[in-house]
Amino acid sequence: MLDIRDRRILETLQADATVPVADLADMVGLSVSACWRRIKALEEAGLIAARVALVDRRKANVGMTVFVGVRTSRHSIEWLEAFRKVMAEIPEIVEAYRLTGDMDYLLRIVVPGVEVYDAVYKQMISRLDFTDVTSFISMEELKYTTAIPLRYA
Amino acid sequence: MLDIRDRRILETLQADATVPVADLADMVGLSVSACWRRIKALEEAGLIAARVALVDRRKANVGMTVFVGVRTSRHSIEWLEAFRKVMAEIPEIVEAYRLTGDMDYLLRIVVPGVEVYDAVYKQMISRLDFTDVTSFISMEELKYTTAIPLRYA
DNA sequence: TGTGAAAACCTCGTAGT
DNA sequence: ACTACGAGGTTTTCACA
Repeated sequence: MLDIRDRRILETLQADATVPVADLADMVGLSVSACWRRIKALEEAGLIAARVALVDRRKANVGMTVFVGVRTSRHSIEWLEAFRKVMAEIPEIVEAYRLTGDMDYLLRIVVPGVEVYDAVYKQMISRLDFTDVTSFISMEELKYTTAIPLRYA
Repeated sequence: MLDIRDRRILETLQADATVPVADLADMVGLSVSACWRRIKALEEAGLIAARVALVDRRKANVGMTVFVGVRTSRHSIEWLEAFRKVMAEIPEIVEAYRLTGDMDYLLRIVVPGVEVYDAVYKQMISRLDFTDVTSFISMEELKYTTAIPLRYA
């Protein structure tokens, strides 16, 4: 169970990592150094994994999101490793999960439009065997956040 | 088309937003002030949407990811607005998309385990009408990145 | 924990190319 | 539009009480 002040620090930094330690200290009712040490500790502990800049998808011309469900009959470690490699090497693939149920993998892909999606698709099937590929195009992003709930931490 | 140096700045900041402007300037072969002005411009333009801290999911005790496919027969604006509200208010729901095809919506939910997922599920169906809800549990996260491809920007 | 001071960094003006 | 310099303010960082 995380300290309530640590939680509030994390909540704030999840929303905006540019807030100064002094402000954070005020918010949680701590001295600057105490607050700073807590942040350091949270970084050490790996709870804060990174501080990153989020780039606007549309402004970066990758406004289209496609979900791809994938199935394979090749259930070997080698295949998995090859798959992993392809995932890592294609930057348009931003998320990839191995699932339970009849869909083996689910990918989230961001592209400028269908033409590029097609190119990514072709690249994937040229490098890996799939028995089935189903794509779902996103019409609207209703929610996307990097902030995870902290009430269980 | 984005300048190659802007692209490299963004690429770097997408990976780590803590690198000092001076280092960034070295990397892209610019003076500190020129580099700083570019970053400012990228922020103004909204290309850099935010700088946030990423919290480790497992360490925050939300190691389980569930995808939920949802269908409804209620295709009214009111329903959409209600849906949107529920999405916004449940922090365990970190992503939500409206899709083409036979699945209407796809949600990504992070929870500590099945019990909490069940609670979230119940909360959802108590507040909204669905004709169908299918959940896929993630066994493994093969890739998750907030860094989007910049080659089209 | 808190105080405080040094170091690092950001921010931006100015001048020169 | 970029370089180079630099002042001034803010923020981080940490030694020590």
